[in-house]
Parts: sequence; C-alpha cells; structure tokens
Amino acid sequence: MSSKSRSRTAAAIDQRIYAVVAKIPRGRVATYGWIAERAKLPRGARRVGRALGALPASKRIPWHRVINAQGRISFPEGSAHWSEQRQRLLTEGIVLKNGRVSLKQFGWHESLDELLWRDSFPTS
DNA sequence: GGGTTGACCTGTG
DNA sequence: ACACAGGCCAACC
Repeated sequence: MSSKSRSRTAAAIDQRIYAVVAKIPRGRVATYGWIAERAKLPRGARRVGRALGALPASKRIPWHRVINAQGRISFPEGSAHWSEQRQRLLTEGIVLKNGRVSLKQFGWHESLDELLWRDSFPTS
C-alpha cells in the first residue's frame, strides 16, 4: 500500500461526502455527523468539515445546509462565512431562533422525506 | 514519526 | 440552556 492508494481513497471519500451533501433537499439541514454516517464514515464528522472546507468553487452543492449537531452554524458568529450561510438558509425558509435551527423541524430525515413528503418542506 | 489542528459529537454538571 | 471535558480522526507541519 503506497501513499498513492491512500491518496486515491481520500479523494474518493471527498466525492462520497459531496454526493451526500448534494442530496440534502432544499429547506432542510443535516449535521456533519449525519452526513458522515451516510457517507459510510462513522465518527467522521470532522472529516466532513474538512472536505467542505476544501470544496472547489466549481462544485455547486448546498454546503450551507450542513450545520453542527447543536443546530448551529459552525463558523464564528459574525464572520463572513457565517453571514453567508445564515443568509442562504433564511432564503430557503429555514428559521434560526437565537442563532439555532431546530433539527426537529428542519432536519433531513431521508426515509420520511422520500416516502411521505417528497416535494414539500417546512414552511414555518 | 509525533505533536498540533479543527466548517465535530456526546456526556456531564 | 450553557459551559466544559474528553473523545474522535484525518490532514498538516
């Protein structure tokens, strides 16, 4: 096993992560840990954050729909990144109360979404 | 090779 | 609800 195979694996992992993030429906959010699970990376929440940090500008995936398990944006409050993510969330109808999103209300629960409410999303 | 870092998570008080 | 500690893990230096 040379460093080359490890490198290919790392790139493949990034792609898996991006693929999962791309599936988060508009108007919903998912946590880093949840994305990690779906990308077959148990306990890989930090890895997800790293992949998003390295996200090429050409990849147009809804990175803003990924928040931490506390329902909070994982950028320093008030920073440019924080502001942009917050704005994008508000734009699609996701509500922040005291800087937090209710996962109960806006969390992405794939099975339910696909079986019951495929094209709808919380309106308030 | 080993210490540091960070777009994280969970339990505990 | 909030802060803190400990755990986690890959990338980086």
